[in-house]
Amino acid sequence: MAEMPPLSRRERQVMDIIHELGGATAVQIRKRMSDPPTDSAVRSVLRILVRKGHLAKEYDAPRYVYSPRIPARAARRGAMRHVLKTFFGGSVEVAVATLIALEEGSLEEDERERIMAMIAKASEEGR
Amino acid sequence: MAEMPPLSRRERQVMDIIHELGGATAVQIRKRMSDPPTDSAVRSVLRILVRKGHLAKEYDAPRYVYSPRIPARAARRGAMRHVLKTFFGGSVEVAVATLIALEEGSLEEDERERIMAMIAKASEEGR
DNA sequence: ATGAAAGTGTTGATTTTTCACCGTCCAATG
DNA sequence: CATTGGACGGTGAAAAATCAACACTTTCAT
Repeated sequence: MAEMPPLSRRERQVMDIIHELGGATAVQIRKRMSDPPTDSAVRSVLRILVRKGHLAKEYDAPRYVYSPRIPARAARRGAMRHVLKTFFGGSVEVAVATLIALEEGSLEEDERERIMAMIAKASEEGR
Repeated sequence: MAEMPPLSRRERQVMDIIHELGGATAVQIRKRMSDPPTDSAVRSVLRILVRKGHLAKEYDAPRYVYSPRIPARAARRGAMRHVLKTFFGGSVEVAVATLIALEEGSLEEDERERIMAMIAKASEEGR
């Protein structure tokens, strides 16, 4: 289950786009790329990612839809764990601060409340 | 100032290690690698990263110390912004939830309080 | 049913990346 | 001094990644 060899540049770029969309077709992916190579080039990467086991290919409508083999929840956790370790020295506090500061300007009132509630709840369970 | 071409695999691996440590020597970096290539190979990557402008080289003691050209604060924000967009659809709420859940079970009581306070303060300022 | 349009996969060539060999420099040791 | 060992970087070759051309198939509108 280990995804041993880290992804190459293009591979990562494509995976990111797919993660962002949840699932996507070759054309959709290509459109999202800032420096789009040929259509066939994109497909080559896609094929490689499928072979490596990172993507699942499903014949939806009249085309294939590629989606992450790893459930979104796990992918999110993994990604977050990585930046937490790499850029925040493991400090959840600083990480949360940065996250909140990202919300250009203000944090919606209700969102703020939900977050507070969530934290309160989390700390309860953890004891 | 744009760091146009994304980093290659090794380059990213090295950058991550340096970010994690704040700054490091070639030997330190190599030790942290799971699949360490030759010492000179590491130096090659380092040299490339310096040339590309990602790293600064400073002759500390009897050796060179490499450190990120981009201030930690900016790097953190950038990294967080990226995962927020890619894996969380921009939802700060879900991101914070994941972050907190990472702290397996225990979130220190005082840390919890500081986070709560921080959020409260942030939402005040944003209005 | 026919042609155009869209989707796909293969192949092989080009470009990038990755890496180790090797020579230099310097500092500490004997 | 001479020697040894660590740190360093240049170079070119091997390996991997990237990509476009091409050929084939499917879909769809006419």
